[in-house]
Amino acid sequence: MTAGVLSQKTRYAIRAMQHLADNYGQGPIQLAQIAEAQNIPAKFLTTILSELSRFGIVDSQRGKDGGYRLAVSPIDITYGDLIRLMRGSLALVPCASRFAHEKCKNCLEEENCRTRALMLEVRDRTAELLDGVRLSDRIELVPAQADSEN
Amino acid sequence: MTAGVLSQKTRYAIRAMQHLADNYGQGPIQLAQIAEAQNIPAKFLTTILSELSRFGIVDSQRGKDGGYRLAVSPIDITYGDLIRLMRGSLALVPCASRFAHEKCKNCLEEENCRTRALMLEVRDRTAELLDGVRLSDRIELVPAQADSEN
DNA sequence: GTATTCTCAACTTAAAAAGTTGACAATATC
DNA sequence: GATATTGTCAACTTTTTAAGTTGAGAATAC
Repeated sequence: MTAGVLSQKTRYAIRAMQHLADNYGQGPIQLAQIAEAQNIPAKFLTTILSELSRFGIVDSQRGKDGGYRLAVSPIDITYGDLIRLMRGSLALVPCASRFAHEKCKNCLEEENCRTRALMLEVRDRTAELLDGVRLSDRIELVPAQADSEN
Repeated sequence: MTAGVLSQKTRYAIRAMQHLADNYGQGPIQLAQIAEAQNIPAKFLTTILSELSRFGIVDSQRGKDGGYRLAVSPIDITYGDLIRLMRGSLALVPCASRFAHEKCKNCLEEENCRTRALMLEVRDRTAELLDGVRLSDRIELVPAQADSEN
């Protein structure tokens, strides 16, 4: 099994947010509904949505006919935002993070770390891409180009 | 603590390979030497180098004055190769991997997964970058541009 | 006041990562 | 051919992180 960089939790969060985005402006959506539609364990989704709600990116309402809705327009939420929110950084290594910069364990001096220089580059390009796509975007599905390389 | 996508082991592997690259053509380098110079726990490095050796990217020699050396010229090894070798894929999610493609757990159908489309894009750009830099390259260290965003 | 729906800290379980142990195999040297 | 040196490798332990559950509570609606 290949690791996968985005945790299950982050992936759930993204799908939940997409769901809310798709129903933006239509009153609160209940957790159970999202869980079912998005195939997410309901109890776990509880943790995730509460977190998103604490972050202020989602509004919640309790009681009958309560639920969740985006606190901001889906046009103002990028995938980069979501991933940073959930995993703290877009970087491949701690020392290459901008917001959550941290020395890598057991590393040599950052100044002349070749890997770091490269990873900063990767982070920037990734950010550029992920910050350019919004929750409101219908992402164009590439025409399944022969899944050949990489 | 922020996760960091590349495992400690992968980072060690990269540094070990850089070390070998820097000493390419100068006879075998001993494990203990690499461990010390690169600040890697020696016993753990054992595991890593054996693995790299089994992959055929490194040659080993036992006995007195033995050690390790690159099996290929550092110009023929990219960072992409190394990362793929150590972690199986460059992708952020399992379903966006080319070589190690795998369905994401608890996902919806891949065909209309918006996240997937985006992640394929990210993977491609990352690969482009990581496959463009070689172990032989002296990576130009960016002039520490005010570590502001991201 | 009762039913509904979100909240949240504490907990459990499961899995992966990190690192160690120790017996062994190849090579070199004397 | 014995000894010292250096890599090999599977099995194991420990640590950390991820994933998911529990259950008591708080807000709201009717």
